[in-house]
Amino acid sequence: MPELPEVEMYARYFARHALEQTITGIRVIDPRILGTRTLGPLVGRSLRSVRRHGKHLFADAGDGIWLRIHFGMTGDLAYFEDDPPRFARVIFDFENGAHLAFEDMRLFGVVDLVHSPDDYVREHGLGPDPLDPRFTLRDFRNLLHKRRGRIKALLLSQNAIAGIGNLYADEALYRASIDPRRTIDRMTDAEVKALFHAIRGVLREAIAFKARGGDYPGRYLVQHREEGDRCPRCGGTIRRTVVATRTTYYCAKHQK
DNA sequence: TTCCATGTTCCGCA
DNA sequence: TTGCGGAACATGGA
Repeated sequence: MPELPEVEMYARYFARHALEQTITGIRVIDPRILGTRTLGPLVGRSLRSVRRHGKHLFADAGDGIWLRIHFGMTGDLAYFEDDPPRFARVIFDFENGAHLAFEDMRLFGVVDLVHSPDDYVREHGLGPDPLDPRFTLRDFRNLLHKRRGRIKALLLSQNAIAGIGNLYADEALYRASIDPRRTIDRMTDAEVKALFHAIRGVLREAIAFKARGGDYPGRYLVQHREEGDRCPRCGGTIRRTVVATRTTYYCAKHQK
């Protein structure tokens, strides 16, 4: 379930359980989860801090060694003392006897080492993180300038903005009252502004109630992802369609 | 058994 | 060059 808010939760979880402890061993249960490098250099080191950019988590092991985790579609973290979780793919052993598992049923995730988060972001052309305070409405406007195609496709493009996935793209467009199929060149400046604030609002709120351990409020579209459901905001009909090859839900009445 | 899934990448085509 | 549709990856749940 990992989009930006979920990865933010993982980053906090990682910070609570995995920092400032010497890694005494690493068990790669399924090597298909590895990226370009093996994880050996981490043994004997400890991780001192965690960062997130979009859907990527980075942990600093010092000397230009950073752990990078991407959660794919079903990635998750589990700190445990006894039995590892069913789909554990990599297990980090700590000197206190506890362990951290990266679990990932569908194996779309990646556990890798990189030299620096900034270099990684640059080399892979990742767009700005929408919750970065340096990301402004002006940046968002520039991003849309002279781009074609559907607005939802742009929101999903990690090279444009990093961190938004299928659920939050729908959620932000729903809040901004914009039809996901709308092309970028037909958006007004007021709509661009509304969408910018909707993106940040939705992501921030999602982090807040996840941190509280709660669920999405009923006014969120995500609670109504079913063809024919009622829009909690205007009473319109929720429709299902496909945009950018992804299942898309929207309110046929107030999203234009 | 069939369809679907909160992600990413690659390929061919327009 | 940009964008899009489709396929592939791997696996379980409804």
